Amino acid sequence: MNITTFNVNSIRARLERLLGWLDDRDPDVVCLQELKCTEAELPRAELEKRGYHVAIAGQKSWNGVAILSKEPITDVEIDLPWRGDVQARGITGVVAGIRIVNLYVVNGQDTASDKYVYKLEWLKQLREWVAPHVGGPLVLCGDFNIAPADLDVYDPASWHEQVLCTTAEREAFFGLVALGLTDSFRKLHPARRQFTWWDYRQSGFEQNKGVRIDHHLLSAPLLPRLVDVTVDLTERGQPQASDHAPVTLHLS
DNA sequence: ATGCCACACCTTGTGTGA
Repeated sequence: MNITTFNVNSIRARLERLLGWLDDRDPDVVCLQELKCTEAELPRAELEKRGYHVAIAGQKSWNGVAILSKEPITDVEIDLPWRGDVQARGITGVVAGIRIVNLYVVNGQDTASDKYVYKLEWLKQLREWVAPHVGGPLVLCGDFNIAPADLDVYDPASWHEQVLCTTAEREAFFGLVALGLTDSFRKLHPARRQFTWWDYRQSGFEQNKGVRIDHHLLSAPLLPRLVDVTVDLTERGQPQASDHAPVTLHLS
């Protein structure tokens, strides 16, 4: 079984690319972020035609997350990390006995912004939401907008205490890990400098100036099934690609 | 310090992203 997390940066602007990618890779489960559309605007028929069940938390213009799955999705919730959060940044469902949580964590803009305050609060609430679930098979994945360590950025000096890399954000990330979760990529590849996002500007991808911010955190019951985590650089290198690459967790 | 790029929007510049 494989589970991909993919920030598509607008599903409507990216639809032909996304459908081609689905046709090529035929993934089991795909967690999409930054749909930038409402549920009514989602091209649901194109996805269902390819055999996917679809669960979505949509919103006009911004944010928006969805889970696509070849197997049925049950126990869907969209009111996370808390009921009443007006931004559509989280969705969860159960697929083949695994609880999948798909997140689009707040970016935060810069540390002086109200958005940064909201990011830290959002992460605090997320930790409380996740805590009761870590005893079972759980995959917490998505665009975390956090580079957990200096190994996860191309130029740590220039990123020092910048948003995505601040001490508070990293503490929030490792606070999730401390619940009993594992950063699956880093466990498999402890010293590999592998990015998942590259700036569109100044040929960021061609120069491999990126950051690793898209993650799969696994609960202990799933660790024996961890096989690999792969980053789809081919997709990121295509014309009209998202600025994030798809990242795929492979489970036995 | 700014723009560099890409996206959405009751667009023709502005806000946002990371």
